[in-house]
Amino acid sequence: MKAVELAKAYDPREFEDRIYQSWLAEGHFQPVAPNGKKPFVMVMPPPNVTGVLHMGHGLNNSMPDILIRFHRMCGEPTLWVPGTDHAGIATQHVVEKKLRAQGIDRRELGREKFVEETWKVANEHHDVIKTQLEKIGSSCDWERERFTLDEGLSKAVRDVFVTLYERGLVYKGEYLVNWCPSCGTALSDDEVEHTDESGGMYHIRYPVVDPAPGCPEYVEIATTRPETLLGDTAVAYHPDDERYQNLAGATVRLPLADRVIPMVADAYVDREFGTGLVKITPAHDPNDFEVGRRHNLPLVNILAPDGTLNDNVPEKYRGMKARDARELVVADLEALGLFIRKEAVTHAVGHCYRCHTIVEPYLSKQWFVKMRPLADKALAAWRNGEVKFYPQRWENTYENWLTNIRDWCISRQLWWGHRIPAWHCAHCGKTVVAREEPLECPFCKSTELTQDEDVLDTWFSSWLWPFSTLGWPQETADLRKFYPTTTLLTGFDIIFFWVARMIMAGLEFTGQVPFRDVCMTTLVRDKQGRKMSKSLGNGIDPLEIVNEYGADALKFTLAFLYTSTQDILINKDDFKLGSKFANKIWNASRYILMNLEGRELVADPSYSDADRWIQARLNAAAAQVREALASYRFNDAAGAVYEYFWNDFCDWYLEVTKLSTHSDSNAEKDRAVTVLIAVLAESLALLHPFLPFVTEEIYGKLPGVTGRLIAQPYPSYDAGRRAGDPELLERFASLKELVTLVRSLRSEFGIAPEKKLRVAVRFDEGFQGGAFVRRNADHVSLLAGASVVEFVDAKPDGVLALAGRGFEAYVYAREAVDVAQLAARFQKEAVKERQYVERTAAKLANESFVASAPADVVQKERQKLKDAEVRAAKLEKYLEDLA
RNA sequence: GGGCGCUUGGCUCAGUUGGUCAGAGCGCCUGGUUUACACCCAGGAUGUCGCAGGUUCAAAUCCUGCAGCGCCCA
Repeated sequence: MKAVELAKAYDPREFEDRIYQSWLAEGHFQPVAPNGKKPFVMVMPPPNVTGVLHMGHGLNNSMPDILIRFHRMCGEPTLWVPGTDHAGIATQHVVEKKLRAQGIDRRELGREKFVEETWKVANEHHDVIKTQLEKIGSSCDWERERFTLDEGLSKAVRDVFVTLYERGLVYKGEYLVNWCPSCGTALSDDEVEHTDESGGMYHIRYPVVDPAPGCPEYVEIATTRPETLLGDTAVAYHPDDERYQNLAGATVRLPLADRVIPMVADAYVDREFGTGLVKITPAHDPNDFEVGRRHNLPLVNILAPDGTLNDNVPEKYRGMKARDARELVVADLEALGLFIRKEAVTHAVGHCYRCHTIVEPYLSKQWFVKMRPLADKALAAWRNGEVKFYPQRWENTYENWLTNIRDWCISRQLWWGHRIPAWHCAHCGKTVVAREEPLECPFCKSTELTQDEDVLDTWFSSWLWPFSTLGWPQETADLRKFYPTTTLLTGFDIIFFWVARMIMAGLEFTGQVPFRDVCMTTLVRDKQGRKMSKSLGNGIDPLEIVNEYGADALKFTLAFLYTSTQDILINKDDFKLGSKFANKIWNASRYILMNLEGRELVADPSYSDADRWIQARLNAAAAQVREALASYRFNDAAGAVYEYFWNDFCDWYLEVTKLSTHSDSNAEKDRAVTVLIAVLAESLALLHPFLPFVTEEIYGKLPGVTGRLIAQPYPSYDAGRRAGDPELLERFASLKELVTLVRSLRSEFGIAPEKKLRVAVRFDEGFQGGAFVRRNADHVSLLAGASVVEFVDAKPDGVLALAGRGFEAYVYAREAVDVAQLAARFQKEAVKERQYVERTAAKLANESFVASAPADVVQKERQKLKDAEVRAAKLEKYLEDLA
């Protein structure tokens, strides 16, 4: 046959898109029909439909792709469900910004038009995201793609809201929530990021009204937010604090606001902190809110939704941002002689996780999910082992969060999202919660119903993702076949937002955990350990890597560098690792295909020792991959295939087969090439999950293969020809050692490669590998650059001796080396070996070691001692000979 | 304040259940136009596995304390 020509250099741009499209067209991303094997199913963490994929997405889509491809090749019905989420706050931001650039305010536009506009942006941008996911090679089933605002998913959201309402797990109430003045919406507790900032602890004096005898004229309080005193409704002390018993029943005059407020005793107060007196602002501090409830204190809300002070404060402060009012308040207190001092302190300040504006505790009416009952189920399921985390330590975090869970504020004052299915009756004032829009009020039959203005938190739709994407609440075939899913892989930073909530929702609505395994990935950072961000400009765009190095390089590099404990620190150049590996695969294949010229494949080739050895190595590598992927150790899996292909297949096997491919015998050439092609095909299959494109491209050029690589079986243990023979591996290791000994000698003494060396070998008494080495002496000659390899029973005269395990090599090159230098080397090695002998002998002389250590360990030590003694003796003998 | 994690060759990190596991990639040094690959080949150097104790016949690996760094939750 003719040689198959591959381009001289690996160029992923030439084939990646083409191959992706062909896989897609042939339907390989869709699950095969039920075949008795347990399906392998994952759902993709939906990226923000208007976002841009960053390296975190690169990681969290590349690793699943490895799993998916691996399981697909294992013959399991395999499904990876892709999709995007509507990202309420973020998307609304994007669109508002866009409109503002055109001088349009969203309120002018009106809700309906605004939502229309947002759909347009989302639809356009969706195509960008989808293309990006394709470019990085995600083999997900696009026919099952979902969007959180799809009709089906919206129905699921509505169903869940109403069901929870019916079960008493959704309620509306006026509480303190986290309010982002910039986004103009409430946030859940998890959406607030706390950072330590330097601020002030302000000490302020409140005059006591008509102090009783023995009572102080002022009380001193300390606060980090002095401006909130305008909303104070009490001052509290600890009921057991002896210093303040005389203040029981007293009142104080609130400065500036000029209101009289009571002193209250509450155990919440920390006596050690400050003066032991705390101002109570129930409408602006969560702890104070609780104190206020206990003492029936009024709530004075001093903030408007935009974060400015409202009409509940004296006129001069109205309209000011709370933060700006701080200085003025302090100045005014100072003028009244009521300001004592300010101390510098560091305190945690909450920021909006989307826009980083300082979040204000804000009193408003919101919808909440009662989490305790849901969390208890999720804890129980975890305790029963129904869901497992990798690495397991994340289970601590999971448990801790669920144990201390608080109710979830799910309403958002936005326009983009699932509108809350609640209607308010203008006539009777009641609220109707329903799956379908009611035509009239069920309580008073009025038709004056208006739907709640608010939308639901985006996470309220994504917590249903594993089953809503499969058709729930309908009993679809997909749901029956593929739910619960198998594995969830995502970043640890959304363990609360998403992972724990999905488990809760799964249990509550389907009665099952939505996935068996949770693989938590770490963050991708730059080499300085900084989070990649737009503002720092240190982000690496995965698409840029794909353009430069290819999707295979992206995927393989990330897998190879994957760690489950520490963040992955990476820079652009690191992706050369994967690119170099892909290039290596390309060129090795190119070489094999070149050798097809004039050859015929033979039907049932016999196998040489080297053939059987590489098959044993392939078998071992496949076993390593299986084992590593079972516990999501992607780095180990990638390392196993890397080592196999580069160090075994290329460095040794391909070199050894040159003896056959350059042979005079056409029959031997045909045989060797036939085996080479077969081993290459299996090697490509082994590599495919990690570098799908380049392997598929090459596979398509191999003679005698059928189908697409993506659909080939993953290499597995074959009891026949590659019986994972440990002896075979050991024998070949001896051959390698012999070759390496000679090569080292050459290198150390600058013996030119073209100078062929006469080499003799003597086997030690009892060495098992003699026959193998003897049989493959030609390989030794080829690899070590020997003119001849002889086998002798005793050391010849005038040779250099090299100590191998179980054998000695003799090189006729005494004149080529500096004897003193060689002696120095032997000396060093001999000393080291002798020390090892002594250490090991001492260990074995220790009775308690021999008595307590397992028999096989002792046995191994004895063998090691014996080997080391032999080697030491050899080296010492060489020294004598050289002297 | 509570919890979790990290500290291993110049850099970034592996090291599953304690018994050659002291490793990888990159970087570095020496030598190579062996017609697959210089995105390469051959050879080589570099680590008291943060510090101090302890358990054990045996510890990078388990325990305790300390130091430094990071994250999460209050």
